[in-house]
Amino acid sequence: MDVVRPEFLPDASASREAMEALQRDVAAAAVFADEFEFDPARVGRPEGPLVAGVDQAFLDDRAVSAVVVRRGDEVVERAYAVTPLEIPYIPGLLSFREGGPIVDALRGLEHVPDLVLFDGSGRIHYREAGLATHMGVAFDVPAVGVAKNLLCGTPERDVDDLAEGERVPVLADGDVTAADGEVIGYAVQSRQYDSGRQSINPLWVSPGHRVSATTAADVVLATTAGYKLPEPTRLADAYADEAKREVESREE
DNA sequence: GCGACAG
DNA sequence: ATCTTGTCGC
Repeated sequence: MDVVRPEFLPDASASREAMEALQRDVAAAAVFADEFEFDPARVGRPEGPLVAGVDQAFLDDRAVSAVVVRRGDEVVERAYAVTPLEIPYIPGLLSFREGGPIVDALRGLEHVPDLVLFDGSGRIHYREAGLATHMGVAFDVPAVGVAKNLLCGTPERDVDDLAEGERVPVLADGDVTAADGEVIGYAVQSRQYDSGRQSINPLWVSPGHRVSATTAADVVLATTAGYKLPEPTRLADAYADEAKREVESREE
């Protein structure tokens, strides 16, 4: 797949101010509403849309970015890229650390995904421009952010012990540029123990680009298969680890 | 100044 | 994210 908006590609050598300014431009170009051709009801189904998962593993000063493209439960294509990391992890600026490696893994992908799931936030971000939003806008592809922890925003209610399949809106607050009370994402309980006192934490799902918050939560649940993480993300996670070990053994 | 903070 | 075996609980 190709980069459609190169002017939005993250530049890790930019100043913090320039990075934040670019994020504001990315957020302004982002569409937090359903704007795609495929039938969302067919996500995860045999003849449904191509859904890709992206995740990273790390090797000292390098990132291994892996992508797995699926149609139904079939893996159609896989790809990965190894890139030197240029900056440390800074909350709110994740796309400048991992965006380059991810772009390398995504560009050149033979199949153009109908939807891409990223490990991190989308609109749940101080400037509404998390990793999923940044990448989604650069490639102009429908994108969803799937995070294991909440970066900012406020859950509408308590999210402890939600039942499997349940969701709770995440509202914009003073830390987010969106208007207070705006639904910027959802806590999504993709998996839960049926009984007992142990509880699984929800995923924090938010629209990246060309997807509404509701649809973002829907597709995550539609692609979840017995594990907490949606299948495309889970497979990309495993593939990133596999690629990492491969690179390690190749260099020893 | 203190606290909060995706991966 | 990552360093890491067994272990307790689903």
